[in-house]
Amino acid sequence: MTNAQTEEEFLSKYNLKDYPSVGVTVDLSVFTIRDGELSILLIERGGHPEKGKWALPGGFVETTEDLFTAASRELEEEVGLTLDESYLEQLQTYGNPNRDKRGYIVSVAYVALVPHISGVTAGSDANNAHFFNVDEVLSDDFELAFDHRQIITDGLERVRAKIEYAPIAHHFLTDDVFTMSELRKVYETVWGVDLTPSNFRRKVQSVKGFVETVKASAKSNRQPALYKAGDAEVIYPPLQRGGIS
Amino acid sequence: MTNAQTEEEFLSKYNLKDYPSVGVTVDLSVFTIRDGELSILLIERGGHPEKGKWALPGGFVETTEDLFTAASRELEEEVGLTLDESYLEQLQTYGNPNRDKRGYIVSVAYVALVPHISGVTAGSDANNAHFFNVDEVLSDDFELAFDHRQIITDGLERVRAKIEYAPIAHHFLTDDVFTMSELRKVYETVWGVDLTPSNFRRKVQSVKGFVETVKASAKSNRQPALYKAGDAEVIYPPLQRGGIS
DNA sequence: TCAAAAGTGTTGACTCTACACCCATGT
DNA sequence: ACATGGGTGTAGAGTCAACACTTTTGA
Repeated sequence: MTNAQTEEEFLSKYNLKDYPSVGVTVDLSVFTIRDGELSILLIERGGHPEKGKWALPGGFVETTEDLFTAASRELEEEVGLTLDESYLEQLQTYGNPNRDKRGYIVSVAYVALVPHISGVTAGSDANNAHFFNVDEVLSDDFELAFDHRQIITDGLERVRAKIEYAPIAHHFLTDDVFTMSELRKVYETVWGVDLTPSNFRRKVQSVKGFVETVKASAKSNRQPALYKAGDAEVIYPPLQRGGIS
Repeated sequence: MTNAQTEEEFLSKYNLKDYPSVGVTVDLSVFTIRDGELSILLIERGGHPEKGKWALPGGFVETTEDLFTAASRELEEEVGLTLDESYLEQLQTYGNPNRDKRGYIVSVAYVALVPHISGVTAGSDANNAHFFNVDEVLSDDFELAFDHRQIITDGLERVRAKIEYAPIAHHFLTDDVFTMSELRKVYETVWGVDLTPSNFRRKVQSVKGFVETVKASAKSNRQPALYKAGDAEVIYPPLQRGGIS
């Protein structure tokens, strides 16, 4: 218990003026492909609200940093990956007044695509951090903290939709050079479909700037050609979900 | 100046616990079509920060309401339109620490599409409310408050992209029955292109659930056929920006 | 030598654009 | 009657899915 003070001192201390103040967190849906399965990083909550449940990594934004900066800081703290090695974009903001028992806490959700890494560093207020199969996480009997089921559902749909028209799928790959099969398997895993290899390659190569050939194959197979990401910012015309019939 | 109190009372009063508190606003990009021009609602700021500049309508969220609810409340307060008469979706959240001189204030931006209405009710802290041509607003010599130029730019791109694949263009129209020409003119105005009437109609009608015929034309023209929005949630395959070559 | 994976070629179905053309009505 | 705008028909270009086929190497 502290001493008595004037309201003005508190307003200054908490950076309050004439508007209501709320808590703002960033929460990350960190997707990766692990053993051919689309997976997401969850952290077992160690702190009070929702203690013991699995939750998205994240934390409160500091009032000196941009939201994107806060998200990339969390990514580095909780996953140990820098922006160079991953992809990060804002998803949506969630602000139902009942979503957090501590009060009115708004969550700015981000989606990250990262290559699979074995060692995940658990955050300070977390007991445990682990990658889970996404389908498993979204099944009915998997208990998630807060409204994180909704955030994950939205994030998954964003990823599935966005790789259609944005060249970001390669962020799932460990190396920055890759084969056409590796790239195709990313799409097959994320969409949960089979794609015809020949048509996939043709489509990818027909989009200017999607991939660049690094090393041609030794005439053909068993030493497959290597590619790296090109400089295109959009895939046009987009790839199509759905796969073979 | 108030009396001395304990910190706990303040923490309770301001709903603070062990996390930093920030201000959260919702800001609306309200688009309409006025005299064949894509227009956006701006309000001349009457209050302190950025006083006299034009800004997006919006305000602080109350800690008892959902973000979407806050946005629709602002829409009703500042434009006088209900959700039934308009379209509202979350755009993105902006949280640069320097974006507002009052402190760390995060803005959750929404985009609204509304039919053109003549009387716009100015909010309490506003001198003046007015619809402006979007191109004029985004020209270099138009002074906007905060980071609202960026928000408007992002909102405009969202609208231009979204009408390709979501059946929301009809929210720009005053009546809920409309002619094919009226719908086409919405697309032409938003995209700033000319579209071939015949192909546009064929495309629209080929998408199941995009529009329903309300009244067939009196065999053909001068009493054009009337349509209303169908029950489709997406336009697939999407319409294409670009128009005639 | 055979299986597996890379990569090419081809065909039929579908789609889109451009443009010609027809139709009905208000003036 | 004719200009105007709604609406239909169609030919050519392009795209896509499916699938057969060739090539190369590891086992």
